[in-house]
Amino acid sequence: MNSIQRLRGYGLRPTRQRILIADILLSGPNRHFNAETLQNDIENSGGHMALATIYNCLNNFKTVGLIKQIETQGETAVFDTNVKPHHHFLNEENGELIDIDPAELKLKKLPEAPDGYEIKGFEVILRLQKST
Amino acid sequence: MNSIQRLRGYGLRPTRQRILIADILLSGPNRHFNAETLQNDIENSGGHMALATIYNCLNNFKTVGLIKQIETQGETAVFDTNVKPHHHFLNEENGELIDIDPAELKLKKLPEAPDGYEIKGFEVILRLQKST
DNA sequence: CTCGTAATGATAATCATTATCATAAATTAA
DNA sequence: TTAATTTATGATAATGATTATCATTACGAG
Repeated sequence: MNSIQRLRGYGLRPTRQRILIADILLSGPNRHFNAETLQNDIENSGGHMALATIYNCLNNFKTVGLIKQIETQGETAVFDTNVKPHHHFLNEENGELIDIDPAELKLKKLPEAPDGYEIKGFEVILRLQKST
Repeated sequence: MNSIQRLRGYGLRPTRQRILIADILLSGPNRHFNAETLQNDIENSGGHMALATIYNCLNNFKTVGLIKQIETQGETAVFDTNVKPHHHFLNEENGELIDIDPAELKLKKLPEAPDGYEIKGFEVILRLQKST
């Protein structure tokens, strides 16, 4: 399925910019990225896009579920093309994220959500430091 | 133990400002807060403190382990006076955090850290939405 | 008490993200 | 296809949380 069909399937107009971003993000293996690294990728592929447009596209993609945003306390928003439930190692030295194989981490028990709420999703972040 | 002794025990000079913040944060029950809500608390108790000083103090407290910072993707840094390992519900409507009783959530299995690294800590965030 | 060092705080700087809004592009209707 | 309508783009400004600057003040070892 090409990017145009894919965007349409998610209810997004296949504009030139969205197609380019989809081509870059969703063709290869899963990746972590932010608005700036994506802009670099666009420039390196000979293209150009305003940061505002990149943020617009990423937020659109996030809203429809093409990508997801990862919980971090860093200074920049990190996105992930892997929208399947999975978890991350966070290397606190450089902010790098590493996927954790879902088979490697299991929750024994989930708590009950408070009344009137339900659990929409969850994410585990394991913080790493250099071993001594 | 009063705040002055407590600060000294963590290697922090007990300045007037740090004592005030420690009195507010560490006397009552555990709480979630950010720089702005803390500044409000200070004003409401008749005091005053520059935001820069509040950030300095919070970062100092965090470095020595008096408080910890919580992973979120919201726009403001959220701190927690509860430094024991525990997890949170995140109400995405308003950013509110709710502690999860550690007994309510257990991990069955932790993955191996990559070579040269060790797991420093981990945190689970369960995102809530209003149930339908 | 005095001196050296660290902390404070008013303010400016930073920087990621969002808002603005005129222009351009995509879609729909005719 | 063309016209009309809606939505997206993007250059730029605005926002807002956090950090940097640095002169002044406070702490504490001796």
